[in-house]
Amino acid sequence: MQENKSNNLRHIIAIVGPTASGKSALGIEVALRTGGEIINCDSVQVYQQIEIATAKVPFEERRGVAHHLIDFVSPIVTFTAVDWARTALQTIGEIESRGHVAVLVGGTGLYLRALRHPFFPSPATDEDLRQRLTRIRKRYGPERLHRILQKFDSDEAAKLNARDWPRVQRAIEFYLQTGEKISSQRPLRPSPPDVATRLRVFALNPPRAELYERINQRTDEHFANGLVEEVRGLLDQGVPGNTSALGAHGYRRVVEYLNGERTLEGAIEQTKLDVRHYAKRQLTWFRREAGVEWIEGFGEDQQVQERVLALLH
RNA sequence: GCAGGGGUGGUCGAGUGGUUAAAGGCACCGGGCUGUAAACCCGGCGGGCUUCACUGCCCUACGUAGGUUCAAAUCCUACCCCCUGCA
Repeated sequence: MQENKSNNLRHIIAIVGPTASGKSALGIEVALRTGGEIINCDSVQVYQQIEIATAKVPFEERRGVAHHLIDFVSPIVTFTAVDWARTALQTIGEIESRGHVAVLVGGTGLYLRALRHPFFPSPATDEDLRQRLTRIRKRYGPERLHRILQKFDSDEAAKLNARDWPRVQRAIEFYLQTGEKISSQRPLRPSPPDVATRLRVFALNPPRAELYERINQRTDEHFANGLVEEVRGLLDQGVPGNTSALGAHGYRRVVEYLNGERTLEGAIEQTKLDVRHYAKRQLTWFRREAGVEWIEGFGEDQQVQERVLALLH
């Protein structure tokens, strides 16, 4: 609606908050009014071929605003926070070279943090190694991995709960791949890129009860719109049921249903729970994220949109 | 109508005289999180007061009303409601 204002160029806008809080609607409005382009900051929307339960904004509803880092990764690979940060940084540069404002939209707190506070250097995941460790975990339990880590990096093992297998596993992988203890590498974080200092982070905080109600309804809609068929199609195509993409909310429980591990009713109810729990964790995450400007309400609300726009001027 | 089973905290569900504000699960609330993050982990959870804290105290609570007992969610009596079998 408005021409770019040069003073906006100094800012990179981020719109975060719990799932179903209206981030996308707010993001599009802000992008329209500031001459912005959107960069997706959601760990699931990056994947192609998963659609119904991802809340990706359909092309027709983007109101002409360019969207990046959405729908561009094969669902059989695992896209990581570092992958995202690297790609996002590059995309921000491209957007700004066009004289536009970058608007980050999404609820994956770790991704945003990976951009603001780059992680210490580390080799890419070794999938074979990860599979081997996964096999150990499934056969002997997560405590077994923890005991292994104790031998390699007792400092790290002491800090981690024995059942916190993703971190334990990661620490073992790091040691086996580099010969270094992850605990000793932590302090070696690169300094933040300059975009980090130009970031304005707005977090939506809608009324909790209404948010939960929306999540429940949205989940029912996803199933009514053919989520089960979508998952069945992906599995038939040969997408493994244990990929990151199919671990997303909705997909995960449907895979279990199709494997005969739960009823359809159970899958729906469990999905609602998963998503509500997730929304809560997102709120917790952003609460302690530095420099966040909290906005009460849902992102579709015009008054909320005006409030954010006003803060930008 | 008769026989049998049952009514417990937001919910499911243990508990059959004291060590029970009542196991455990779930919901809900809070916290953590550095290359799988829509992942994963930890804590709280009847109310009020007290201590910096370890703690301590009071009130309310196991369908309802009454009773037995030093002491009851647990035993007895009556009533209400639910389920199953017989008719």
